[in-house]
Amino acid sequence: MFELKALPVECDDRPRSTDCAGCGARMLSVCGSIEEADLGSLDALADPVTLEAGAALIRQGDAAQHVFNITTGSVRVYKLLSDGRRQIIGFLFAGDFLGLATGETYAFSAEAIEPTTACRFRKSDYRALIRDTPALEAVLLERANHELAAAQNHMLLLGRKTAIERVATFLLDQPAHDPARPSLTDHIRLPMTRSEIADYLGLTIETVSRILTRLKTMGVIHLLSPTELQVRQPERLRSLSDGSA
Amino acid sequence: MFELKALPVECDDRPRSTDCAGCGARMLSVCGSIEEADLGSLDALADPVTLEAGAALIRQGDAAQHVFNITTGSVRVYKLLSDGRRQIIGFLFAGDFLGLATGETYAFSAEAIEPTTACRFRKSDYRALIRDTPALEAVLLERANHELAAAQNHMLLLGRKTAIERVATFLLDQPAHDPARPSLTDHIRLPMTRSEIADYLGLTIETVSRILTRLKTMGVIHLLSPTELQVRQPERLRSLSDGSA
DNA sequence: GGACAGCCTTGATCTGCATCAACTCCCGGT
DNA sequence: ACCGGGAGTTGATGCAGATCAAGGCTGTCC
Repeated sequence: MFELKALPVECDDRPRSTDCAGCGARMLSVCGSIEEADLGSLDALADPVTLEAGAALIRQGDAAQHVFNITTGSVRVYKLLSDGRRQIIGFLFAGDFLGLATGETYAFSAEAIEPTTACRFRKSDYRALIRDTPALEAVLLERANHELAAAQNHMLLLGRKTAIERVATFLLDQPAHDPARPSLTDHIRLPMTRSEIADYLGLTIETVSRILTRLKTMGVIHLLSPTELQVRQPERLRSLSDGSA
Repeated sequence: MFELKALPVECDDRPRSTDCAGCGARMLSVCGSIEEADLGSLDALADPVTLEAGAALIRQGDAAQHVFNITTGSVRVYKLLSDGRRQIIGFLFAGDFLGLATGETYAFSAEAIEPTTACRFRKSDYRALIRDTPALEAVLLERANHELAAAQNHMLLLGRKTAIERVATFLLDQPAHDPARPSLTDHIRLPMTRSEIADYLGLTIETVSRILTRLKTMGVIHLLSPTELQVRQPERLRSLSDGSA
Protein backbone atom coordinates (compact mmCIF):
# COMPACT_ATOMS: atom_id res chain seq x y z
CA MET A 1 0.00 0.00 0.00
CA PHE A 2 1.13 3.55 -0.65
CA GLU A 3 2.36 5.96 1.95
CA LEU A 4 0.54 9.06 2.99
CA LYS A 5 1.82 11.83 0.75
CA ALA A 6 3.20 14.51 3.00
CA LEU A 7 1.92 17.91 2.05
CA PRO A 8 1.10 19.66 -1.19
CA VAL A 9 4.29 20.39 -3.07
CA GLU A 10 3.05 23.59 -4.59
CA CYS A 11 3.49 25.32 -1.26
CA ASP A 12 7.25 25.37 -1.69
CA ASP A 13 7.86 28.29 -3.98
CA ARG A 14 4.69 30.28 -3.83
CA PRO A 15 2.18 29.81 -1.02
CA ARG A 16 -0.58 28.91 -3.40
CA SER A 17 -3.71 29.18 -1.31
CA THR A 18 -6.97 27.46 -1.97
CA ASP A 19 -9.54 29.13 -4.13
CA CYS A 20 -12.85 28.35 -2.49
CA ALA A 21 -14.74 30.76 -4.71
CA GLY A 22 -13.62 28.83 -7.76
CA CYS A 23 -14.06 25.39 -6.20
CA GLY A 24 -16.27 23.17 -8.32
CA ALA A 25 -17.30 21.13 -5.29
CA ARG A 26 -18.18 24.03 -3.04
CA MET A 27 -21.91 24.04 -3.57
CA LEU A 28 -21.94 20.27 -3.18
CA SER A 29 -20.28 20.49 0.17
CA VAL A 30 -20.65 22.10 3.54
CA CYS A 31 -18.61 25.03 2.24
CA GLY A 32 -21.69 26.04 0.30
CA SER A 33 -23.14 27.33 3.54
CA ILE A 34 -20.40 29.94 3.90
CA GLU A 35 -21.15 33.45 2.71
CA GLU A 36 -19.37 34.62 -0.44
CA ALA A 37 -17.85 37.45 1.55
CA ASP A 38 -16.31 35.06 4.06
CA LEU A 39 -14.68 32.78 1.54
CA GLY A 40 -11.38 34.60 1.99
CA SER A 41 -11.04 33.36 5.55
CA LEU A 42 -12.02 29.87 4.41
CA ASP A 43 -9.22 30.01 1.84
CA ALA A 44 -6.77 30.79 4.62
CA LEU A 45 -7.79 27.73 6.63
CA ALA A 46 -8.10 25.22 3.81
CA ASP A 47 -5.04 23.20 2.93
CA PRO A 48 -5.31 21.49 -0.45
CA VAL A 49 -4.06 17.90 -0.68
CA THR A 50 -3.56 15.79 -3.79
CA LEU A 51 -3.63 12.01 -3.58
CA GLU A 52 -2.81 9.30 -6.06
CA ALA A 53 -4.81 6.11 -6.27
CA GLY A 54 -4.30 4.07 -3.11
CA ALA A 55 -2.82 6.89 -1.03
CA ALA A 56 -3.97 7.10 2.58
CA LEU A 57 -5.88 10.12 3.79
CA ILE A 58 -6.50 8.86 7.30
CA ARG A 59 -5.10 5.90 9.18
CA GLN A 60 -7.07 4.11 11.87
CA GLY A 61 -5.49 4.87 15.24
CA ASP A 62 -3.68 8.09 14.28
CA ALA A 63 -4.34 11.25 16.26
CA ALA A 64 -7.37 12.95 14.74
CA GLN A 65 -5.92 16.33 13.82
CA HIS A 66 -7.73 17.10 10.60
CA VAL A 67 -11.05 16.99 8.88
CA PHE A 68 -11.40 16.81 5.11
CA ASN A 69 -13.62 17.85 2.29
CA ILE A 70 -13.35 15.79 -0.88
CA THR A 71 -13.18 18.03 -3.95
CA THR A 72 -12.58 15.49 -6.76
CA GLY A 73 -12.14 11.74 -7.04
CA SER A 74 -13.37 9.07 -4.64
CA VAL A 75 -12.39 7.62 -1.29
CA ARG A 76 -13.00 4.37 0.60
CA VAL A 77 -13.56 4.56 4.35
CA TYR A 78 -13.05 1.34 6.29
CA LYS A 79 -12.33 -0.34 9.57
CA LEU A 80 -10.01 -3.31 10.10
CA LEU A 81 -9.92 -6.18 12.56
CA SER A 82 -6.55 -7.25 13.88
CA ASP A 83 -6.39 -10.26 11.55
CA GLY A 84 -7.01 -8.16 8.46
CA ARG A 85 -10.74 -8.56 7.95
CA ARG A 86 -12.01 -5.32 6.47
CA GLN A 87 -15.40 -3.64 6.59
CA ILE A 88 -15.82 -0.75 4.21
CA ILE A 89 -18.04 1.80 5.91
CA GLY A 90 -18.74 3.82 2.81
CA PHE A 91 -17.47 5.50 -0.31
CA LEU A 92 -16.99 9.27 -0.51
CA PHE A 93 -17.12 11.48 -3.57
CA ALA A 94 -16.77 15.16 -4.44
CA GLY A 95 -18.50 17.33 -1.85
CA ASP A 96 -18.47 14.72 0.89
CA PHE A 97 -17.16 15.60 4.32
CA LEU A 98 -14.79 13.31 6.20
CA GLY A 99 -13.98 13.37 9.87
CA LEU A 100 -17.33 13.95 11.51
CA ALA A 101 -17.39 10.78 13.57
CA THR A 102 -14.03 11.15 15.27
CA GLY A 103 -12.86 11.52 18.81
CA GLU A 104 -9.22 11.87 19.86
CA THR A 105 -7.98 9.33 17.34
CA TYR A 106 -9.41 8.18 14.03
CA ALA A 107 -11.47 5.03 14.41
CA PHE A 108 -11.26 4.25 10.70
CA SER A 109 -8.95 4.53 7.70
CA ALA A 110 -9.58 6.41 4.48
CA GLU A 111 -7.79 5.93 1.16
CA ALA A 112 -8.15 7.34 -2.31
CA ILE A 113 -9.65 4.87 -4.79
CA GLU A 114 -8.50 6.93 -7.75
CA PRO A 115 -6.56 10.19 -8.09
CA THR A 116 -8.27 12.47 -5.63
CA THR A 117 -8.07 15.98 -4.23
CA ALA A 118 -9.36 17.24 -0.92
CA CYS A 119 -9.33 20.28 1.35
CA ARG A 120 -7.79 19.68 4.74
CA PHE A 121 -8.62 21.70 7.85
CA ARG A 122 -6.96 21.59 11.25
CA LYS A 123 -9.54 20.39 13.70
CA SER A 124 -9.08 23.41 15.96
CA ASP A 125 -9.64 25.78 13.04
CA TYR A 126 -12.66 23.79 11.99
CA ARG A 127 -14.16 23.97 15.44
CA ALA A 128 -13.63 27.71 15.60
CA LEU A 129 -15.18 28.06 12.18
CA ILE A 130 -18.24 26.16 13.38
CA ARG A 131 -18.57 28.44 16.39
CA ASP A 132 -18.57 31.50 14.17
CA THR A 133 -20.84 30.06 11.51
CA PRO A 134 -24.22 28.83 12.77
CA ALA A 135 -25.30 28.04 9.21
CA LEU A 136 -22.35 25.68 8.88
CA GLU A 137 -23.26 23.90 12.06
CA ALA A 138 -26.80 23.40 10.85
CA VAL A 139 -25.56 21.93 7.59
CA LEU A 140 -23.18 19.61 9.41
CA LEU A 141 -25.95 18.44 11.68
CA GLU A 142 -28.16 17.78 8.70
CA ARG A 143 -25.41 15.79 7.02
CA ALA A 144 -24.71 13.84 10.16
CA ASN A 145 -28.38 12.91 10.30
CA HIS A 146 -28.31 11.80 6.69
CA GLU A 147 -25.29 9.65 7.35
CA LEU A 148 -26.96 8.19 10.41
CA ALA A 149 -29.99 7.22 8.34
CA ALA A 150 -27.73 5.69 5.69
CA ALA A 151 -25.82 3.81 8.38
CA GLN A 152 -29.09 2.41 9.68
CA ASN A 153 -30.03 1.15 6.25
CA HIS A 154 -26.64 -0.45 5.91
CA MET A 155 -26.99 -2.17 9.28
CA LEU A 156 -30.24 -3.68 8.04
CA LEU A 157 -28.42 -4.85 4.92
CA LEU A 158 -25.45 -6.33 6.79
CA GLY A 159 -27.50 -7.92 9.53
CA ARG A 160 -30.47 -9.31 7.69
CA LYS A 161 -30.25 -9.28 3.90
CA THR A 162 -29.21 -12.19 1.66
CA ALA A 163 -26.36 -11.91 -0.82
CA ILE A 164 -28.61 -11.12 -3.78
CA GLU A 165 -30.56 -8.57 -1.76
CA ARG A 166 -27.32 -6.87 -0.76
CA VAL A 167 -26.03 -6.63 -4.29
CA ALA A 168 -29.38 -5.41 -5.63
CA THR A 169 -29.55 -2.77 -2.90
CA PHE A 170 -26.01 -1.70 -3.68
CA LEU A 171 -26.73 -1.29 -7.37
CA LEU A 172 -29.83 0.77 -6.66
CA ASP A 173 -27.84 3.02 -4.34
CA GLN A 174 -25.28 3.83 -6.99
CA PRO A 175 -25.63 7.18 -8.75
CA ALA A 176 -27.32 5.86 -11.85
CA HIS A 177 -26.13 7.88 -14.76
CA ASP A 178 -23.46 7.81 -17.37
CA PRO A 179 -21.68 11.17 -17.51
CA ALA A 180 -21.26 10.70 -21.24
CA ARG A 181 -24.92 9.96 -21.87
CA PRO A 182 -26.93 11.70 -19.15
CA SER A 183 -30.19 10.58 -20.66
CA LEU A 184 -29.62 6.93 -19.89
CA THR A 185 -30.51 6.83 -16.22
CA ASP A 186 -30.13 3.06 -16.03
CA HIS A 187 -26.43 3.21 -16.72
CA ILE A 188 -24.16 2.50 -13.75
CA ARG A 189 -20.42 2.87 -13.43
CA LEU A 190 -18.68 1.03 -10.61
CA PRO A 191 -15.46 2.88 -9.82
CA MET A 192 -14.54 0.36 -7.11
CA THR A 193 -13.20 -3.18 -7.40
CA ARG A 194 -15.11 -6.40 -6.62
CA SER A 195 -13.03 -6.68 -3.49
CA GLU A 196 -14.22 -3.28 -2.31
CA ILE A 197 -17.83 -4.07 -3.12
CA ALA A 198 -17.49 -7.32 -1.20
CA ASP A 199 -15.98 -5.64 1.85
CA TYR A 200 -18.72 -3.02 1.73
CA LEU A 201 -21.51 -5.60 1.55
CA GLY A 202 -20.05 -8.09 4.03
CA LEU A 203 -19.53 -10.73 1.33
CA THR A 204 -16.58 -12.26 -0.57
CA ILE A 205 -15.29 -11.34 -4.02
CA GLU A 206 -16.52 -14.63 -5.41
CA THR A 207 -20.04 -14.20 -4.12
CA VAL A 208 -20.31 -10.69 -5.56
CA SER A 209 -19.10 -11.96 -8.91
CA ARG A 210 -21.51 -14.90 -8.89
CA ILE A 211 -24.48 -12.73 -7.95
CA LEU A 212 -23.70 -10.27 -10.71
CA THR A 213 -23.60 -13.02 -13.33
CA ARG A 214 -26.79 -14.44 -11.83
CA LEU A 215 -28.52 -11.07 -12.19
CA LYS A 216 -27.19 -10.99 -15.73
CA THR A 217 -28.55 -14.42 -16.67
CA MET A 218 -31.84 -13.44 -15.05
CA GLY A 219 -31.96 -10.55 -17.49
CA VAL A 220 -32.17 -7.97 -14.71
CA ILE A 221 -28.90 -6.28 -15.60
CA HIS A 222 -26.52 -6.24 -18.52
CA LEU A 223 -22.78 -6.32 -17.88
CA LEU A 224 -21.07 -4.05 -20.38
CA SER A 225 -17.67 -4.48 -18.71
CA PRO A 226 -16.53 -5.36 -15.21
CA THR A 227 -16.94 -1.72 -14.21
CA GLU A 228 -19.97 -0.77 -16.24
CA LEU A 229 -23.47 -2.14 -16.39
CA GLN A 230 -26.99 -1.37 -17.36
CA VAL A 231 -30.15 -2.02 -15.36
CA ARG A 232 -32.62 -3.75 -17.64
CA GLN A 233 -35.42 -4.38 -15.15
CA PRO A 234 -35.32 -1.70 -12.44
CA GLU A 235 -38.56 -2.86 -10.84
CA ARG A 236 -37.36 -6.42 -10.57
CA LEU A 237 -34.09 -5.19 -9.08
CA ARG A 238 -36.06 -3.15 -6.57
CA SER A 239 -38.14 -6.09 -5.46
CA LEU A 240 -35.00 -8.22 -5.25
CA SER A 241 -33.40 -5.61 -3.02
CA ASP A 242 -35.82 -6.00 -0.13
CA GLY A 243 -36.81 -9.61 -0.49
CA SER A 244 -40.29 -8.87 -1.78
CA ALA A 245 -39.54 -11.19 -4.67
CA MET B 1 -26.27 2.54 19.17
CA PHE B 2 -28.76 4.27 17.10
CA GLU B 3 -29.84 7.72 18.06
CA LEU B 4 -28.36 9.92 20.68
CA LYS B 5 -27.32 7.99 23.68
CA ALA B 6 -26.42 8.67 27.23
CA LEU B 7 -25.90 6.46 30.22
CA PRO B 8 -28.78 4.60 31.80
CA VAL B 9 -29.86 5.99 35.10
CA GLU B 10 -32.12 5.33 37.99
CA CYS B 11 -34.94 7.79 37.56
CA ASP B 12 -37.53 7.68 40.24
CA ASP B 13 -39.69 10.68 39.50
CA ARG B 14 -42.53 10.41 37.04
CA PRO B 15 -43.53 13.88 35.87
CA ARG B 16 -47.30 14.09 35.38
CA SER B 17 -47.03 17.37 33.58
CA THR B 18 -43.69 18.39 32.24
CA ASP B 19 -41.25 19.70 34.77
CA CYS B 20 -37.92 20.07 33.04
CA ALA B 21 -36.27 21.63 36.08
CA GLY B 22 -37.12 18.56 38.13
CA CYS B 23 -36.42 15.99 35.42
CA GLY B 24 -33.97 13.38 36.58
CA ALA B 25 -32.84 12.75 33.02
CA ARG B 26 -32.26 16.36 32.06
CA MET B 27 -28.55 16.54 32.62
CA LEU B 28 -28.09 13.25 30.80
CA SER B 29 -29.87 14.56 27.78
CA VAL B 30 -29.65 17.35 25.29
CA CYS B 31 -31.95 19.35 27.56
CA GLY B 32 -28.94 19.81 29.83
CA SER B 33 -27.64 22.38 27.38
CA ILE B 34 -30.64 24.65 27.95
CA GLU B 35 -30.21 27.51 30.42
CA GLU B 36 -32.04 27.20 33.71
CA ALA B 37 -33.86 30.42 32.96
CA ASP B 38 -35.22 29.05 29.69
CA LEU B 39 -36.59 25.84 31.10
CA GLY B 40 -40.03 27.36 31.33
CA SER B 41 -40.30 27.61 27.59
CA LEU B 42 -39.01 24.06 27.29
CA ASP B 43 -41.80 22.93 29.62
CA ALA B 44 -44.29 24.52 27.30
CA LEU B 45 -43.01 22.61 24.30
CA ALA B 46 -42.49 19.24 25.93
CA ASP B 47 -45.34 16.78 25.87
CA PRO B 48 -44.89 13.94 28.36
CA VAL B 49 -45.82 10.45 27.15
CA THR B 50 -46.10 7.27 29.18
CA LEU B 51 -45.71 3.87 27.55
CA GLU B 52 -46.28 0.36 28.76
CA ALA B 53 -44.00 -2.49 27.76
CA GLY B 54 -44.34 -3.19 24.05
CA ALA B 55 -46.08 0.09 23.21
CA ALA B 56 -44.98 1.79 19.99
CA LEU B 57 -43.34 5.18 20.13
CA ILE B 58 -42.65 5.46 16.41
CA ARG B 59 -43.84 3.35 13.51
CA GLN B 60 -41.77 2.91 10.38
CA GLY B 61 -43.44 4.76 7.53
CA ASP B 62 -45.49 7.19 9.60
CA ALA B 63 -45.13 10.91 9.00
CA ALA B 64 -42.25 12.16 11.13
CA GLN B 65 -43.97 14.79 13.24
CA HIS B 66 -42.19 14.41 16.55
CA VAL B 67 -38.85 13.91 18.18
CA PHE B 68 -38.47 12.32 21.60
CA ASN B 69 -36.31 12.38 24.66
CA ILE B 70 -36.39 9.24 26.78
CA THR B 71 -36.73 10.07 30.47
CA THR B 72 -37.12 6.61 32.05
CA GLY B 73 -37.23 3.00 30.85
CA SER B 74 -35.76 1.59 27.66
CA VAL B 75 -36.63 1.46 23.98
CA ARG B 76 -35.73 -0.74 21.03
CA VAL B 77 -35.22 0.92 17.65
CA TYR B 78 -35.48 -1.31 14.60
CA LYS B 79 -36.10 -1.63 10.91
CA LEU B 80 -38.16 -4.33 9.20
CA LEU B 81 -38.04 -6.01 5.83
CA SER B 82 -41.34 -6.74 4.15
CA ASP B 83 -41.24 -10.42 5.11
CA GLY B 84 -40.73 -9.64 8.79
CA ARG B 85 -36.99 -9.92 9.15
CA ARG B 86 -35.95 -7.42 11.81
CA GLN B 87 -32.73 -5.57 12.44
CA ILE B 88 -32.52 -3.82 15.77
CA ILE B 89 -30.53 -0.64 15.26
CA GLY B 90 -30.02 0.08 18.91
CA PHE B 91 -31.38 0.30 22.41
CA LEU B 92 -32.18 3.64 24.04
CA PHE B 93 -32.25 4.53 27.71
CA ALA B 94 -32.91 7.56 29.90
CA GLY B 95 -31.40 10.70 28.41
CA ASP B 96 -31.24 9.37 24.88
CA PHE B 97 -32.65 11.39 22.02
CA LEU B 98 -34.79 9.84 19.32
CA GLY B 99 -35.77 11.20 15.94
CA LEU B 100 -32.71 12.92 14.58
CA ALA B 101 -32.11 10.72 11.59
CA THR B 102 -35.49 11.28 10.02
CA GLY B 103 -36.77 12.85 6.86
CA GLU B 104 -40.44 13.27 6.00
CA THR B 105 -41.37 9.85 7.35
CA TYR B 106 -39.78 7.67 10.00
CA ALA B 107 -37.45 5.08 8.50
CA PHE B 108 -37.58 2.92 11.63
CA SER B 109 -39.86 1.84 14.43
CA ALA B 110 -39.35 2.37 18.14
CA GLU B 111 -41.05 0.48 20.96
CA ALA B 112 -40.80 0.45 24.72
CA ILE B 113 -39.07 -2.66 26.08
CA GLU B 114 -40.39 -2.00 29.57
CA PRO B 115 -42.60 0.70 31.09
CA THR B 116 -41.11 3.90 29.73
CA THR B 117 -41.62 7.65 29.80
CA ALA B 118 -40.48 10.20 27.25
CA CYS B 119 -40.78 13.84 26.33
CA ARG B 120 -42.30 14.50 22.95
CA PHE B 121 -41.66 17.64 20.87
CA ARG B 122 -43.32 18.72 17.65
CA LYS B 123 -40.66 18.75 15.00
CA SER B 124 -41.36 22.38 14.07
CA ASP B 125 -40.98 23.47 17.68
CA TYR B 126 -37.82 21.48 17.96
CA ARG B 127 -36.37 23.09 14.89
CA ALA B 128 -37.20 26.55 16.18
CA LEU B 129 -35.64 25.67 19.51
CA ILE B 130 -32.45 24.63 17.75
CA ARG B 131 -32.34 27.90 15.85
CA ASP B 132 -32.58 29.87 19.07
CA THR B 133 -30.16 27.72 21.03
CA PRO B 134 -26.71 27.37 19.50
CA ALA B 135 -25.52 25.38 22.51
CA LEU B 136 -28.23 22.83 21.85
CA GLU B 137 -27.20 22.48 18.26
CA ALA B 138 -23.59 21.90 19.27
CA VAL B 139 -24.64 19.19 21.69
CA LEU B 140 -26.81 17.54 19.08
CA LEU B 141 -23.98 17.56 16.58
CA GLU B 142 -21.62 16.06 19.11
CA ARG B 143 -24.07 13.31 19.94
CA ALA B 144 -24.78 12.63 16.30
CA ASN B 145 -21.05 12.18 15.72
CA HIS B 146 -20.81 9.84 18.64
CA GLU B 147 -23.68 7.81 17.27
CA LEU B 148 -22.11 7.71 13.85
CA ALA B 149 -18.95 6.24 15.33
CA ALA B 150 -21.02 3.64 17.17
CA ALA B 151 -22.89 2.82 13.97
CA GLN B 152 -19.58 2.26 12.20
CA ASN B 153 -18.47 -0.15 14.89
CA HIS B 154 -21.73 -1.99 14.53
CA MET B 155 -21.32 -2.23 10.76
CA LEU B 156 -17.94 -3.86 11.34
CA LEU B 157 -19.60 -6.27 13.73
CA LEU B 158 -22.46 -7.15 11.39
CA GLY B 159 -20.37 -7.37 8.26
CA ARG B 160 -17.24 -9.12 9.44
CA LYS B 161 -17.41 -10.60 12.93
CA THR B 162 -18.18 -14.21 13.81
CA ALA B 163 -21.00 -15.17 16.17
CA ILE B 164 -18.78 -15.45 19.23
CA GLU B 165 -17.07 -12.16 18.43
CA ARG B 166 -20.47 -10.47 18.11
CA VAL B 167 -21.72 -11.73 21.45
CA ALA B 168 -18.44 -10.88 23.20
CA THR B 169 -18.53 -7.36 21.74
CA PHE B 170 -22.13 -6.98 22.82
CA LEU B 171 -21.39 -8.02 26.39
CA LEU B 172 -18.48 -5.59 26.60
CA ASP B 173 -20.69 -2.77 25.31
CA GLN B 174 -23.28 -3.28 28.02
CA PRO B 175 -23.13 -0.86 30.95
CA ALA B 176 -21.34 -3.19 33.36
CA HIS B 177 -22.74 -2.55 36.75
CA ASP B 178 -25.39 -3.91 38.99
CA PRO B 179 -27.53 -1.07 40.37
CA ALA B 180 -27.90 -3.01 43.60
CA ARG B 181 -24.17 -3.61 43.99
CA PRO B 182 -22.35 -0.77 42.22
CA SER B 183 -18.97 -2.04 43.33
CA LEU B 184 -19.14 -5.15 41.17
CA THR B 185 -18.20 -3.77 37.80
CA ASP B 186 -18.22 -7.17 36.13
CA HIS B 187 -21.93 -7.64 36.74
CA ILE B 188 -24.16 -7.28 33.70
CA ARG B 189 -27.92 -7.14 33.48
CA LEU B 190 -29.55 -7.81 30.11
CA PRO B 191 -32.91 -6.07 30.08
CA MET B 192 -33.67 -7.35 26.58
CA THR B 193 -34.74 -10.82 25.41
CA ARG B 194 -32.58 -13.29 23.48
CA SER B 195 -34.68 -12.48 20.44
CA GLU B 196 -33.79 -8.82 20.73
CA ILE B 197 -30.12 -9.56 21.24
CA ALA B 198 -30.22 -11.83 18.18
CA ASP B 199 -31.89 -9.19 16.02
CA TYR B 200 -29.37 -6.64 17.21
CA LEU B 201 -26.39 -8.85 16.42
CA GLY B 202 -27.67 -10.26 13.14
CA LEU B 203 -27.96 -13.79 14.55
CA THR B 204 -30.73 -16.17 15.66
CA ILE B 205 -32.02 -16.81 19.16
CA GLU B 206 -30.52 -20.29 19.14
CA THR B 207 -27.06 -19.08 18.20
CA VAL B 208 -27.05 -16.42 20.90
CA SER B 209 -28.09 -19.02 23.45
CA ARG B 210 -25.47 -21.51 22.29
CA ILE B 211 -22.69 -18.93 22.35
CA LEU B 212 -23.61 -17.82 25.86
CA THR B 213 -23.43 -21.38 27.15
CA ARG B 214 -20.17 -21.84 25.27
CA LEU B 215 -18.72 -18.75 26.98
CA LYS B 216 -19.97 -20.19 30.24
CA THR B 217 -18.33 -23.59 29.75
CA MET B 218 -15.17 -21.77 28.70
CA GLY B 219 -15.25 -20.09 32.09
CA VAL B 220 -15.29 -16.61 30.57
CA ILE B 221 -18.66 -15.68 32.02
CA HIS B 222 -21.00 -17.00 34.68
CA LEU B 223 -24.75 -17.13 33.97
CA LEU B 224 -26.62 -16.17 37.12
CA SER B 225 -29.99 -16.16 35.36
CA PRO B 226 -31.12 -15.66 31.77
CA THR B 227 -31.01 -11.90 32.30
CA GLU B 228 -28.04 -11.59 34.61
CA LEU B 229 -24.43 -12.63 34.27
CA GLN B 230 -20.97 -12.01 35.52
CA VAL B 231 -17.79 -11.58 33.50
CA ARG B 232 -15.14 -13.84 34.95
CA GLN B 233 -12.36 -13.20 32.43
CA PRO B 234 -12.72 -9.67 31.01
CA GLU B 235 -9.42 -9.84 29.14
CA ARG B 236 -10.33 -13.10 27.47
CA LEU B 237 -13.70 -11.66 26.52
CA ARG B 238 -11.95 -8.64 25.06
CA SER B 239 -9.66 -10.72 22.91
CA LEU B 240 -12.60 -12.85 21.82
CA SER B 241 -14.45 -9.70 20.79
CA ASP B 242 -12.05 -8.73 18.02
CA GLY B 243 -10.77 -12.08 16.91
CA SER B 244 -7.35 -11.64 18.46
CA ALA B 245 -7.85 -14.96 20.20
C1' DG C 1 5.26 -8.88 -28.77
C1' DG C 2 5.98 -11.68 -24.72
C1' DA C 3 5.49 -12.07 -19.98
C1' DC C 4 4.02 -10.80 -15.75
C1' DA C 5 0.51 -9.07 -12.47
C1' DG C 6 -4.01 -7.67 -11.11
C1' DC C 7 -8.62 -8.43 -11.37
C1' DC C 8 -12.42 -11.13 -12.48
C1' DT C 9 -14.98 -15.38 -13.27
C1' DT C 10 -16.24 -20.10 -12.62
C1' DG C 11 -16.21 -24.69 -10.44
C1' DA C 12 -15.73 -27.99 -6.37
C1' DT C 13 -15.90 -28.52 -1.67
C1' DC C 14 -16.43 -27.16 3.14
C1' DT C 15 -18.54 -25.07 7.25
C1' DG C 16 -20.71 -21.77 10.45
C1' DC C 17 -24.78 -20.59 11.37
C1' DA C 18 -29.79 -21.15 10.24
C1' DT C 19 -33.56 -24.02 10.48
C1' DC C 20 -36.37 -27.52 12.38
C1' DA C 21 -37.69 -29.86 16.46
C1' DA C 22 -38.11 -31.20 21.22
C1' DC C 23 -37.90 -30.21 25.73
C1' DT C 24 -37.32 -27.40 30.25
C1' DC C 25 -38.10 -23.57 33.15
C1' DC C 26 -40.54 -19.98 35.01
C1' DC C 27 -44.36 -17.14 35.98
C1' DG C 28 -49.12 -15.59 36.14
C1' DG C 29 -53.87 -16.65 36.22
C1' DT C 30 -57.70 -19.24 37.99
C1' DA D 1 -51.98 -26.74 42.77
C1' DC D 2 -52.73 -26.94 38.08
C1' DC D 3 -52.51 -25.32 33.65
C1' DG D 4 -50.97 -22.52 29.65
C1' DG D 5 -47.77 -19.82 27.33
C1' DG D 6 -43.76 -17.38 26.54
C1' DA D 7 -38.73 -17.52 26.98
C1' DG D 8 -34.65 -20.15 26.96
C1' DT D 9 -31.81 -24.25 26.04
C1' DT D 10 -30.20 -28.19 23.49
C1' DG D 11 -29.88 -31.51 19.64
C1' DA D 12 -30.20 -32.98 14.58
C1' DT D 13 -30.07 -31.58 10.04
C1' DG D 14 -29.74 -28.31 6.03
C1' DC D 15 -27.93 -24.75 3.26
C1' DA D 16 -26.11 -20.08 1.82
C1' DG D 17 -22.13 -18.38 1.31
C1' DA D 18 -17.05 -19.04 2.46
C1' DT D 19 -13.02 -21.24 1.09
C1' DC D 20 -10.01 -23.57 -2.02
C1' DA D 21 -8.60 -23.99 -6.68
C1' DA D 22 -8.03 -23.15 -11.56
C1' DG D 23 -8.21 -20.38 -15.58
C1' DG D 24 -9.29 -16.23 -18.40
C1' DC D 25 -8.95 -11.33 -19.51
C1' DT D 26 -6.57 -6.84 -19.77
C1' DG D 27 -3.16 -3.65 -19.31
C1' DT D 28 1.64 -2.52 -18.68
C1' DC D 29 6.50 -2.83 -18.84
C1' DC D 30 10.65 -4.36 -20.99
